[in-house]
Amino acid sequence: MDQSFHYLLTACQGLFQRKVMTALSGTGLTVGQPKVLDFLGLHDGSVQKRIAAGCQIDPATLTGLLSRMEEKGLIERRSENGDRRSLHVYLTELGWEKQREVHRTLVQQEEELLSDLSEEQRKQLSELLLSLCGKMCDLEVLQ
Amino acid sequence: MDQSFHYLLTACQGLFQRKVMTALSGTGLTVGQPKVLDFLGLHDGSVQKRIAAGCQIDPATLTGLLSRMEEKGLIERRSENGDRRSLHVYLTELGWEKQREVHRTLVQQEEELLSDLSEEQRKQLSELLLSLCGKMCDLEVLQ
DNA sequence: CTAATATTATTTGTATACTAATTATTTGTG
DNA sequence: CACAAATAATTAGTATACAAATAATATTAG
Repeated sequence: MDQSFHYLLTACQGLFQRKVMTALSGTGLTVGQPKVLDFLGLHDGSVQKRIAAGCQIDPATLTGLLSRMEEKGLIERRSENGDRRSLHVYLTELGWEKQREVHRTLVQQEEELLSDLSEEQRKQLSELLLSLCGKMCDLEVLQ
Repeated sequence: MDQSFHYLLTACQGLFQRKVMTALSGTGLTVGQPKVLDFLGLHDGSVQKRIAAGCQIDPATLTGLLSRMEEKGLIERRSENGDRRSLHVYLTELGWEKQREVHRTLVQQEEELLSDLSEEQRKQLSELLLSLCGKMCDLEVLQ
C-alpha cells in the first residue's frame, strides 16, 4: 500500500464512490447518474457535448446514460431551434428533486469523510488535487 | 469545479488513469489489467479473493479479468493441493515482463505528475489520502 | 458423523466506459 | 453555390464493475 500514488488515489476515489452510492441507495439512482444530475443542477439546459466534458465521460457513454435517465423521467432532451445536431438537456421536476437529494448527500458524506481534518488540511488537500487536475487538463472544461 | 470534494477526487483520478493508460497503450493491456499485474508483482501466487480485496474490485469482476489475462498468457491459475475451492494465481514469464513495464510506467507518470510539488507537499498529499482511506476501510486489506 | 452453514469462485443480468464507425447537420473553401 | 471537411450525437463491439443466484467444497453444530 506504500505502493504507488496512482494506486492510493484510485483506492481513495473508489472507496468514497462506494460510500456515496451506499448513501444514495434509497434513490434508485445508478452509479453514473448522480454526476449528471449534479452537473445539470449547475448547468441546466447544457448540450450533451458540454455535459460529457463537464462530467469527464465520453459522449458515447453519455448517450446511454441519458436515455435511461429520460426513461425514468429525470431529464428531457430538446432540440432547440438552432444547431439541429445538438440536443439540450433539462432536468424535469423529478430530476430536480433527485438533484437536491444527491447534493445534500454529497455535502453530508463529504463532511463525514473530512471531519477529522483541520480547515487547513482540507484546503491543502483540495488545492493539491486541483493543481494536479490543472496539470492534466484545462480547468475551464471542468464543472 | 469548486463543486464538491467527491467530484474533484473523481476528476483527478479519472484524468490520471487515462494518462497512465495512454502511456501503456503500447503494451496491449486493457484498463483493468495493470492493477492486477502490479498486485501480483508484490503478491504472486495469491488466491483470487485476496487479489480482489487488494485491487478493490469485486471477485465476480476479477473472474472475467483473469480469464482474459490467462488467454493472453499473462497469468496461470493453479489449484494448489489445499482448499479446492480456491485458485492461486501466478504471473507467467510474459506476465512478469508486463508487470515490470507497468511498474516503470507508473513510477514515471507519477514523477511527471508530481514534479511541481515539493517533497513536503507530496508527503502531505499521500498522508491525507491515506488517512481518508483508513477512515473508509481496513488498511490491512489494501496492497 | 451428518445436516446446516459458510466460503470461493463462477454465471447472469444490467450499467458504465471507451474506441471506431455511422448518421445528420453545419461550416468552410474554391 | 457545390462539395469537402468538421461537428454532435448515436450505434456497435469489447471490457470493466457490481448485485444476486449458483456450484463446489469446507467447516461447524449437534
